[in-house]
Amino acid sequence: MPARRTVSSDRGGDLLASAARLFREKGVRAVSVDDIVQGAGVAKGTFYLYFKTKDDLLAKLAEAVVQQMAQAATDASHAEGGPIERFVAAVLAMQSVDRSQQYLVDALNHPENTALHDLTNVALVRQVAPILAAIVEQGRDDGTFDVEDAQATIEFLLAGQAALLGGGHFNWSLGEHARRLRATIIIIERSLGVAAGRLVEQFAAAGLGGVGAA
Amino acid sequence: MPARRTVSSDRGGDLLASAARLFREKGVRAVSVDDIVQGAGVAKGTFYLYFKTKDDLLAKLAEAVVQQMAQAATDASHAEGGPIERFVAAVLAMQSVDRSQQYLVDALNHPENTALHDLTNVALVRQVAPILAAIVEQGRDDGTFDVEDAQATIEFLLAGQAALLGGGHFNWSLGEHARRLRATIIIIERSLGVAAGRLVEQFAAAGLGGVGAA
DNA sequence: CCAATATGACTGACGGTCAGTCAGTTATGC
DNA sequence: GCATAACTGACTGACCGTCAGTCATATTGG
Repeated sequence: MPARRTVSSDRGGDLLASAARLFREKGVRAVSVDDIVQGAGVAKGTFYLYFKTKDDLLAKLAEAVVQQMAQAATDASHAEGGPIERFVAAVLAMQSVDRSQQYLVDALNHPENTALHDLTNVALVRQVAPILAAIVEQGRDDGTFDVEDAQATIEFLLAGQAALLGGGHFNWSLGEHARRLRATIIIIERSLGVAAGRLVEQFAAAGLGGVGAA
Repeated sequence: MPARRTVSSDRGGDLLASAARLFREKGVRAVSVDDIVQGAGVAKGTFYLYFKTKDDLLAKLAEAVVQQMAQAATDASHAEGGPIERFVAAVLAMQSVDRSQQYLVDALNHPENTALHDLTNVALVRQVAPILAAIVEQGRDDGTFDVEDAQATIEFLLAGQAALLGGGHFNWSLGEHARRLRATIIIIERSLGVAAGRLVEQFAAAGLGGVGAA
């Protein structure tokens, strides 16, 4: 048992990984700090060296997911193509983070993890909305988009999508989910003043799946 | 201390009222079941005669608020006037429940009461969306509204509004809130295919305040 | 080059709190 | 008076967060 950390040990990361795994399996409520530290192979006290409270770990977990999504969206927003193409690419890029970070996102979407899901949504709106809003504002000049307040509009769309389609709050059947997804894309189209059908096409071409991420 | 309830005693109601009051003052997490029963003047065991768990009480509280909102919206939806007027009236009626049930709604909007807020939003979407959707569908025939899937669209709008404007998740300043509110009304207009400016006018005339309720 | 000393990451037993239980008590209807 | 339902509150187990102590490593002085 080394007291000084051995080379390349990462207690904080170990704890986050352990927590994400357990949260996914049993839900936040059912997982104790004792469970998390046991899973990470460290003592209880160590947990409190890296996190102020259990809630603090939740916040850091949410932050980590959203950070990645924001990065992916930013990268995509600088890609080639017109405003619509870049907007769609940014949204799809956020989804791809979902897939590569399945641990975190599964934990996030566990039906019981309301608090974690909410934290993520708030962080998502705060961090990602400006990125998408920038694309929309660029496309406003050439008439691709027509919207008064791009930032606030994107915020609403992100929040609505996350609340209605994300998480396990409503457990839609496959058909019910598809119906809400289609309605969501149309709402996005109309809210941003995009030509009717343009976004539905783009998302359908990209293999749809889901519009937002969390 | 009567064992058999005296005439017109309502332990369940007493407990709900006590809980709502305390939740509003200190937040759900900081209020123990012991606090609630002390506030209601009953023993701990009595609590568990009326509620399965603390979470069960939360769910019943959310249900109570939404029930009232749904009733108010239904009444308003049968009022006189065109589809737009009745739609706006229904939304405003939900808000008036806010005011008359301030205890419950304040408890609901306490920044810490994430779980309670989410429960309410889900119940709100499930119960109120059909009512508003019915109004919209009636107004679709005469061209007042133009929307493909009224139910799913209303669901999105309710969910988005509740997530972005309700609760204390984002604490918007007054100015920030007003900006999101305006964006929200425009999104509703466009999503439902209402003539531009029509809803903004109506809500402004009614004294705006806030679009949704929770 | 080797003690002696300092450092701080790590430990885990412990205090306090709280949700939920249950054996027992009290009043009421019959 | 007795059966029954409403009610009581002490108790249990679990869990969060603390803190005094430990020990491998780093640093310093001889």
